[in-house]
Amino acid sequence: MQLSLLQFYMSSSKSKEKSSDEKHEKVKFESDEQDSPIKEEPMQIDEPEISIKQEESDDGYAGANTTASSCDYSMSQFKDEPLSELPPEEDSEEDMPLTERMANKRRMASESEEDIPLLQRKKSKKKVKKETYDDDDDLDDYDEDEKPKKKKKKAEKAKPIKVKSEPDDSASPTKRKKKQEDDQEVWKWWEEEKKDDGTKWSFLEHKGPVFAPAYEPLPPNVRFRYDGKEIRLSQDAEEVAGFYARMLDHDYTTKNVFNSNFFTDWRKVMTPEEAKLIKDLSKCDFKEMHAYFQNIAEKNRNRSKEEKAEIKAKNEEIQKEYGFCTIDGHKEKIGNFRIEPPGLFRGRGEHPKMGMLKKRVMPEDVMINCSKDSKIPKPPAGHKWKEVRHDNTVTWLASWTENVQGQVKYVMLNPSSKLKGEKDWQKYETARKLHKCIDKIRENYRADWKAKEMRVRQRAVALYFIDRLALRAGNEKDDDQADTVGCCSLRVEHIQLHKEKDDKEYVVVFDFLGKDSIRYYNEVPVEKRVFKNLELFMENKANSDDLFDRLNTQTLNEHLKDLMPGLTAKVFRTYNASITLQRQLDELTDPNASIPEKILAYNRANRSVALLCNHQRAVPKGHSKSMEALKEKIQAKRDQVDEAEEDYRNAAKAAKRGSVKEKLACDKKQKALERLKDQLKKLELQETDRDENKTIALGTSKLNYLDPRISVAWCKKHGVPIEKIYNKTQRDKFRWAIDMAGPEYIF
DNA sequence: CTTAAGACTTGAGCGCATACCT
DNA sequence: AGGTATGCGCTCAAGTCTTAAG
Repeated sequence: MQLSLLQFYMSSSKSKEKSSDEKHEKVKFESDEQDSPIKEEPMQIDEPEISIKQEESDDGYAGANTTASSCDYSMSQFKDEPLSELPPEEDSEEDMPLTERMANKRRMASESEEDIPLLQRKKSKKKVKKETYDDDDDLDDYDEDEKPKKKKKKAEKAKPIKVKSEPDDSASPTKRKKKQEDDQEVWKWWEEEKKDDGTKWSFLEHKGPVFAPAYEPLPPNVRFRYDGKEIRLSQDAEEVAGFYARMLDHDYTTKNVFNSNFFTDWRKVMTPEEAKLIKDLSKCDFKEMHAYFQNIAEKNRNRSKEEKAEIKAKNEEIQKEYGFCTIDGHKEKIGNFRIEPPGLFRGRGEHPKMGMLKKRVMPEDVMINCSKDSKIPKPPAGHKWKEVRHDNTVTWLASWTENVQGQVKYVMLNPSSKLKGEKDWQKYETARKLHKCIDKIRENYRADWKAKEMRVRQRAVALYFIDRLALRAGNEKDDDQADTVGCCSLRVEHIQLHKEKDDKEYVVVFDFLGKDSIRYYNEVPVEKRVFKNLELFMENKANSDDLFDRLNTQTLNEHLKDLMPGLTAKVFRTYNASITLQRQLDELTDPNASIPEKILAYNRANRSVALLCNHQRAVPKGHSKSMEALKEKIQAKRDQVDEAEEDYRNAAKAAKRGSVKEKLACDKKQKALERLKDQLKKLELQETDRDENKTIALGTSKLNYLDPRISVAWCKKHGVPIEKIYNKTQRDKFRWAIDMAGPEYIF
């Protein structure tokens, strides 16, 4: 098979000399086909006959591949400790995470208040220093002299909260014969002992990443015009122009920032002559190019069955070859083994860098990570890797630095892998640990609402938001990114205080853009003390000032670490999501209900979590249409039911005094009626489910926040097939949980 | 300390296959 | 059989948090 996709059209390969990193042994590999023409040569099929030049030898990782034997095994952090009883939960409204009740409110808000003005750019962070505070009885004094945002070392030590370590009695995981999915041998790594030295693997071998296909120049009949004049662009300029031409009917191209960023970067790849000529984007005519690409897309869509099959086969071939690695004696799937193709950067929200050119990544940009004694991946013909290192303290197989934001990108394993799974498991164990001390922590931060020190008060209020509203931590962001916030980076303009709103006291209205520029809008009644504190925090501040001016995520997390080892802000999100699911499942599941009803209950529980985490999605296009269709169907079904009922009644009458034959007919009618009723019910369930799901995305919480063992246990307990809850990918990712959790599992 | 780099998780959206409908 | 709504897998941006460097 020809892996022509993998070829490079560029033949220049300059090797960059990288400053040495003492920690890692660095070896440079050169392909032995250095100058071979880059034609139809399948890459990376032979044994790599490579010359290894040891540039530097040090002892940093000597024997790194074989350190497993000496490590200290400790399972404690991963054991299932079924909690015999949940600590009594305060079910006061205040402490309950968001429920359906708020769902409705949120939904209404986002529908009716579509036009709430968006937020202004942030301004300088003025540090306010106050002299006096007109406290009411709720607010005690606090230290006025402390410096803003500076933390006083140990001035006020957090009380560590003891976590009782329970003896481990669940050593034997429930052995369950799982239906053999595909033929893949299953590696039950979760039954093995976990090593807890810093290393992630002992042996790692892979074939290196797959590069984007080479650029194919446009056919000559596709012309580009500038100011009405036809111009033959140089290949580089043409390629970049093509990125833009493809997006012509996209919203992005109506944005100034996008256009000007694109134009600037485009001009950089032009030849001097081109750059001299092309000075105004609005004079560029990409129409033919655009039409050409549309045409190609159209043709691709209409490919014949055979062609499609061929392409699929080819992809599978590549997947088979490059999509797997060998790690510690097991073959595991790689997540993203393809290097990202070049294109125009599409940031989310009002991103200042949108439209910039994302450059083509070359092997010379790519760092490889693998075992020293493994078959080293071979760079494409005529190229070499930037570096090959053997660092088993990290999990990536390859990495490169993306040019727009200067961020490192990684090739890593699939979520079904041990490396990812173990981490995931650990995450939920930390969340469960939090469950054991959440009461103390809540007590703790409530007490801190009265603290003397401003920074402690701010921290306590912020923590309250994070806990109760599942806000993200909110790290500081640079100015060259979209202006979005999380808890610690909230600004005065993002909240509104209402002493009274809609019959409720002390309401805080949140309105800000969070991760991915998704709007967070919520009206929350809070304790009086929180309210008074917020008033205090906002005093004498401008809208663009930080609400929590003496707090940042580092100090918050440091404090949390003192409360419980491993505790960080995001654990609260995981914890509250999972505990909400568990409670909602308990509440909503009727053990006697049918399977579809149980699934609806599950989806509802899932939905309340998605709501808590503000996981939104655009209303699917055609939603209202498909809703109408469904409604019609339901109406039709209702009519049928009515009809059947009538039939049945008549038959029943006849049967009363009739013979056996009539009785039989009556039974038949009854059965038919019941079947119809069932169908109707199913449709109605579907209707509610779909409508409630309109703007809420369940996937993210299911994948990242909900302890899969809760779902697995629920399925086992209620006789719901796991396939109804998790699709194939999800089952792969959560294999450990499916195998491990019995019906009695409690988060 | 303060800032940056690095590593890893979380997130929405998109295109395509496919299951479902007529 | 043909047309389409839906779900899935993928993509890659955008977070969190830790560690290193200045």
